Amino acid sequence: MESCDQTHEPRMCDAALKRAFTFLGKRWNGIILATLQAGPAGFTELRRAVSGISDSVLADRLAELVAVGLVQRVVTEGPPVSVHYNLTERGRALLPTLEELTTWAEANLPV
Amino acid sequence: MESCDQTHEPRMCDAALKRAFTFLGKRWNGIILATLQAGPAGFTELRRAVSGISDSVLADRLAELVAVGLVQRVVTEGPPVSVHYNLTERGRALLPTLEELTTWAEANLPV
DNA sequence: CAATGCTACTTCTAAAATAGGAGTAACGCC
DNA sequence: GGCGTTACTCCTATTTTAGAAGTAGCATTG
Repeated sequence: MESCDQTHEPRMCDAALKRAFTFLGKRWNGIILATLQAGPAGFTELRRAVSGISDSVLADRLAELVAVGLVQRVVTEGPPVSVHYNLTERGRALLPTLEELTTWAEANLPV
Repeated sequence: MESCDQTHEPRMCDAALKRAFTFLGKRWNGIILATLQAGPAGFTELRRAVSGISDSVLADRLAELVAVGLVQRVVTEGPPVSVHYNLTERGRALLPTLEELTTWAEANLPV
């Protein structure tokens, strides 16, 4: 990747911020993470909480968040088998930033 | 809005956070805002800085950010006419959060 | 014990968003 | 006058997202 050439760079390229927006820059991911702040939730519970999301996209997003290690998928063997999703430590570490974002939005984004 | 019913709400719905992710949850918007941190920039300068974005989407995003009042489009009458984009006060107010996000990503997202 | 409902998905198709390139108009440079 | 730059718009192709339907396992109801 030659995109981060420092020899005469006119503007910085925040590699870390770009990584963050790889998933935060997709619809629903931020909301899913914030929803999980309230504790573990199952698929249906999440679908209800994140109103407007479709099953297929929620499944996709959860898989993605699990893949990057922000969310944990926990299966409790039954019967009945139950599945729930949980924030990992890395995921929880993002919560203060999301709260700051909420505060900013309250002050700066009109309803 | 009946989506924020508190009578037996299983999970909160951060209306403000949702508003924030209306545009942050779209590809490029976060990066554009962070790029503008370094000062005003013209269209071509932004396209170069935000590597990977296409002309049509950059134009779209800028119009969106101008519409929500986070970015200002300033035309300097010439000739030659020149255009540059600038963060508004509201947009600048978001920068500390973006920095925190960067710090989080550096610590929590593998390269 | 069959009918219905819930959970946690997957699969399909349609609609929307994004990418990539070409085109345009105004101006500067040589 | 020919070429380059800026700041876009427009068009088409690919990718993403939405929305509905289907599936498999288990529990509840009558």
